[in-house]
Amino acid sequence: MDKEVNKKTCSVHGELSHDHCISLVPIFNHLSEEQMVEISELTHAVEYKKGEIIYRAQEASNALYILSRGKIKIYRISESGKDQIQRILTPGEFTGELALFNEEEIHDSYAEALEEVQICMVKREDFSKLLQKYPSIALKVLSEFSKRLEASEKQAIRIATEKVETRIAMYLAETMDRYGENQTFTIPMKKKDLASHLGTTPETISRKLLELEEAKLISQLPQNKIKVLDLDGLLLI
Amino acid sequence: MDKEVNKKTCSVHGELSHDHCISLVPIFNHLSEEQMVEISELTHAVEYKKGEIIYRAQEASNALYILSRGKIKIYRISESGKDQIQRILTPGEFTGELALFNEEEIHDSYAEALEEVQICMVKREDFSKLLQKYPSIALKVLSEFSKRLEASEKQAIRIATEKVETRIAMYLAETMDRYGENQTFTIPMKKKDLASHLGTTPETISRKLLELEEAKLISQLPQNKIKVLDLDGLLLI
DNA sequence: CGTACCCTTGATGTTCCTCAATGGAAGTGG
DNA sequence: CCACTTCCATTGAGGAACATCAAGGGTACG
Repeated sequence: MDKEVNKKTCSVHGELSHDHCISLVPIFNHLSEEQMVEISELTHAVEYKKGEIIYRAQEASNALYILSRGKIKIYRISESGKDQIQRILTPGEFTGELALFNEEEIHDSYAEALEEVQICMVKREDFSKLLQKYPSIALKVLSEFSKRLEASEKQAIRIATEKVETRIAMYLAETMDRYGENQTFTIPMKKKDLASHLGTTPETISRKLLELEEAKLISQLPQNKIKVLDLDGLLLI
Repeated sequence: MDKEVNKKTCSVHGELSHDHCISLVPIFNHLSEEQMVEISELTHAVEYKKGEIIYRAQEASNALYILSRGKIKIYRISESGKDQIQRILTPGEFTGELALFNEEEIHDSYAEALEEVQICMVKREDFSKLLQKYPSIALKVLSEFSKRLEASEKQAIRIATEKVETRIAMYLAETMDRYGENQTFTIPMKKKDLASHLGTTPETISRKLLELEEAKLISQLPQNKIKVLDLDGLLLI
């Protein structure tokens, strides 16, 4: 299997395979070819197996993580011990940047590999130097933060003001927008995690999806797939 | 009254009074004296009366707003028309920066003066130039965003996972930490707005505060003041 | 002094969580 | 490749937490 091959390329420092990482992410891919090569040389690749924790809340942060293969879930644990899934990272997205700028320099969420995962890491000091050397990177990061803040505040107000059914409907509509084809898409996480993301329980998700199905708004297909039958109806709930 | 005086200084462009603004905010006040003066010259002051809207969601954004006097509430309105108070700005804090970096360049929340308010504005183009000229400002803004993101995600997970009573208790504990003296502090907004901030209703706030009082954890004083009697007990709820 | 808004308290209803049990899917080890 | 285990999804019954509706009283502000 190619798993072996990857393990090999990943244990050595950045050659061609890392160009790939760098050119994937918006914060770097606006730079010139040579600049990207320069950055590539600062990265090193790491792999994690399914279920492994990439970083934990309260741990010192020392790198930017760029996902090049697999899926990662980012979640928090509340004061009372319950967790909330914040987002699912897909290749080309990055994480860990928050802790790079916060004063205590520690993570405040958890990152866990949902499957076999390959990551390019940029060390804190290297990233700092890049920011100094190429101010345009800082502007890209600002833009990324701005999007994240927007998403987070939107999420907060939804959980605070909408009913569970509405939240689910909105989530489905948005996910279809982002990943869907033919009105059909795969929910990128377990129902359990979706429940946690939407601030509810798996039981409620089950029941509400059934209701939406009975109302002919969606239909549930095998393997976590959803087909949206009536998008307008979905958004009217 | 000095209201008159302020009105006058505010209608002209930045002299001494604006140094004040600039030196208040963390994103600028690390700069040298001359640099701050330079920035001061780019600002102009505006006043709003109580209840006036400073900006609205969907409006084009064209400035950074630094609050120099008064209080501002930032809130959103959800898809279903309910609103949520996101934060209350006090002098030295700023807002509007989010829209400066988002692609559509429009606001996604509302800002409303809670009392007579004085604001220093920096125009979008001027602020962009500053970011180019002084990269350290970008780093400060990144750090600020990072804090905001942290706060917003914390808020989201709380509303998603904690009971109303717990949210209130946590809010009280934190607010005392930030503003309290002698275990006593003033809630900086109406109960109605607090309810909206915490994702509940004024009725529930009323009842829960009463419960906390009956449990001898706090005592409610006139004029929106709270005295915390048992901080540990409060955090155990 | 009057008006308007806000807060409070009560009664009622609904949403959704919790607990428990079963069925199913996916991963593990022989 | 099959049996076994474990985790996940579903369904049901019950109840708690909280929203909603309605009315009275307080408070701020013109």
